Order: sequence, then C-alpha cells, then structure tokens
Amino acid sequence: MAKIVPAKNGSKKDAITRKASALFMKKGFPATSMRDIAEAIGVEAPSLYNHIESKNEILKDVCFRIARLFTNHLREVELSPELYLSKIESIIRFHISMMVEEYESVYISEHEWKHLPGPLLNDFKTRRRNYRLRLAAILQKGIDNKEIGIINPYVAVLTILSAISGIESWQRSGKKVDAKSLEENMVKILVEGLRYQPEIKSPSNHLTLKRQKGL
Amino acid sequence: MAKIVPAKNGSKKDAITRKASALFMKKGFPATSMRDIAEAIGVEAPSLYNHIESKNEILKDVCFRIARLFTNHLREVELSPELYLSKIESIIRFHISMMVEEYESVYISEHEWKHLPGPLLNDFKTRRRNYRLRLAAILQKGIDNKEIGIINPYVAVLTILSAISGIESWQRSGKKVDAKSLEENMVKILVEGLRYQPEIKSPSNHLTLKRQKGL
DNA sequence: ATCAAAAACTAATAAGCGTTAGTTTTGAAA
DNA sequence: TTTCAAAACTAACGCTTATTAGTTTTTGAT
Repeated sequence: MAKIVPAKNGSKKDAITRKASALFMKKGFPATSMRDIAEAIGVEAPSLYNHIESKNEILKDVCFRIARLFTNHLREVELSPELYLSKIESIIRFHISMMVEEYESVYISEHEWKHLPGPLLNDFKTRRRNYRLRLAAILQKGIDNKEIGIINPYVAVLTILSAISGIESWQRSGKKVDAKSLEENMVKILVEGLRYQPEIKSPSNHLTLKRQKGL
Repeated sequence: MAKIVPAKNGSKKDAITRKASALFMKKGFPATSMRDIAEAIGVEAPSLYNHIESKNEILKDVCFRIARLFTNHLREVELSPELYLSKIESIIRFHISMMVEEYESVYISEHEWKHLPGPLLNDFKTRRRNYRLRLAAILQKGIDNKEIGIINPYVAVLTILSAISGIESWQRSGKKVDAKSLEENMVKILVEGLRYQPEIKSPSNHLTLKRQKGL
C-alpha cells in the first residue's frame, strides 16, 4: 500500500497535478488515463479521488493557473512606464522564462485546453483572445510611436507567442543550449530580427536580399 | 445506406483521410473515434475498414506525407545557388504556404505525431531531427557568410519553425488577415525582425530601444 | 440478366475508460 | 491503548473504444 507523497511546500493534490501534467504533456490529455497517473505515483486509480474531484479538474487547474499568471504579468507591464517595444520585450522574456521553468504546465495550457469541458472551454478561449488583443494593442502603439516597424500587430502576436511555445521542443530534446542563451538568442531574433545589421543601416527594402557575398 | 464519396481526383481512402484529419485537428487524435469519423462521412464505423487498415494508418499516412513534402523541398533548396538567407526565406515561405494550404495535415504532423505507434514514432522523430539539423546547417553557413546575424542556429530553427506553426491559430480564428499579407508580415518579422529601421541612415536620432541587460 | 467483387450493414468481441461504493489500513491525537 | 478520520484498497458499474466476423446490398462488367 503505497502513499501519495506531497511535494515540498505543497499538498498531495499538487503532487498529483504535477505527475499528471508530465503525463498530459508526454501523451496528451485524452490518452492519459487515471490509471496511468496512479501508476506513476504508485497508488491505485480510485485512491486519487480522495484528493481530486475529477480528471477534468486537473486540466482546469493547470490551464487557469497559467492563464492567471500571464494575465497578471500583462497587467503590470501595461501599467509600467516603459517604451512599448520594451514592454513587448518584457512580455517575451516572461513567456520564455515561464516556458523554461514551468514548461509542462505552460505546454498543457497551450495545447490541451481544447479538452476543457463545455463552459470552461468558452471561458478559457475568451481569456486567451483578450490576452492577445491586449498584446496587439501594445504593438500597435509601438508602431504608431515608431519603435516598431510597420507590421500587422495580429500577425506579430501570432509569431511571437508561437515562436516562444516552440521552446517545448527544446525542453523535450535535452536542452542542447543553456536557458540563458536560449532566452537571449530568441529575444534577439524576435526583437531585432534575423538580418545581419551592418553599422550603416540600409533602407528597408527587406525582401530582396541583394547583398553580395563577402560584402 | 450512405456511401463514401471520393474527393475529386482522389480515392475513397483519401476522402476518409481528409475527414479524419479535420477531426484529428479539432479534437486531437486520441479523442477522435472511428465512430466520429464514420458519422462525419455518413456511414457506419466498420465500413471504413473496407478502405483503411486501421486508425493508426490514417495518422501515419498524414504525418509521413507531409514530412516527405518538406524534405523534398529542403533538398531542392540545398541544391539551389541562392544566398543562404535567401534559402532560409524560401523555406520559411514554403512552410507558410503549406500551413495555409494544407493546414490540417501540417497541424497533425506537427502536433499528433506523438501518437504514432512504436517504430513509426522513432522513424518520424529521426526524420524530424535530421530536417532541423539540415536547416541549422544552412543557418550556420549564412552566419559564417555574414548574411545572418550571430545567433545560435539551433535556437533560430526552433524559433522559425514554431513561429510558423502558430498560423494554425490564424486558420482556427477565421483568417482575420488575408493569406498574402500574413505571409509577408511573418517573413518580415522573421527575416528582418521587429526593430524599426529608419529611412535615414543615422542610427541614433530616433526612438530605438537599447536592449535591456536581463530582466 | 447474371455473377462476382466491392462496399455497405448488424452484431459482437475484448479491452480500457472515468468513476462510485464499500471496506480495510494507516497514523496521529486523546 | 483507544478512537476516528484520512487515505488507501478491491470490486464493480456503465460506457466507449478499435476492430472482427458474418451477412446483405450495391455496383459494374459480361
């Protein structure tokens, strides 16, 4: 008769949620059974119900906790007096650090939310949409303020958020780069771009790559 | 007694695969039952087995067809005489167009491959890894050739591929931007980056963000 | 019209699912 | 040591799953 051992500073429910999250990430929510979770912990499946209400509750807790963290950070950034591009960079860095430190939960809230039951699903989708709209609004102000190039803010939000969510595969594949340089490189690409920038900047004829080999 | 009506220029198996793909994308592979697929087509579930071998076979066909298309394109690009950044742009554009034109299949090959059975899973992961390595190699040459800024090619591959895969949520949410400007904007961000590029060549007389040292 | 193959059907399989009921064990407070 | 609740257990429920077997209908070529 094994026992559920709680994580340090956490409840047994937290311990279940953590183990479950790892499995949801690896196999997906629908393909993870309560028996899988129980086995990973070392108990029988029905024992879990002394601590949780349902399988769906685990998913709900994970998704909405992460959503809350991102929304809280966004609110702080919106109220700060930084330049708009600086706000965007701060948001990018926060997303990256969340992806590095809590990647299982973040991954689930990004990829498994579609399995939330009924009304929760609608709630989550609304929060998601609003978050992106507020991000696009910051970008738009940055464009108006000539801090950011003339791009479609909607596409920019899409690009930024999904680029960051790709860190998942960094996590999966053994972290070939350390976290700090991952962050710096990704920020550099997203904020500065791929193009080599000479000391004297060329006019923005961006799509034609006319520069000759070896300058 | 309804019938499976084949897509134009396609087999009945193709018709099943298409309907199934739409459901795999919407609900995920494990959460999509053969009965779901059958109902969407208008037949009973066992009838599908006159045309396909198993549910897994549908997933396999989709994943490996897409993988083949990307690998073929990559081979062409590798052999072309373009500049390296131009190769990268070509690959980015191909990925975007695939995401626009075949998004269901591409989405599945990106998000549902983990449900491939045993040996197929290993095969797929190997192909995926090799593809990324070849992409990173092009980036590295572009960096050596001073076409591309000094960044970690591994991180760049990650960023590019996942940024593009975010087009999925553009497809999901009613295509608020037309496909052409989606492509141009995303290429612009990924190839040039977010930073504002002034017409005037002096880099210091406008509002630019000096990058923060950490957060 | 005939006949065979293709493709639909119904019925049923064994296995797995989330969850509940009821019972036993555990561990700490009295 | 007794007591009681927390937390584990076993057994089982009703349902769904992918798939198979066996049968009937449809289709197209002769």
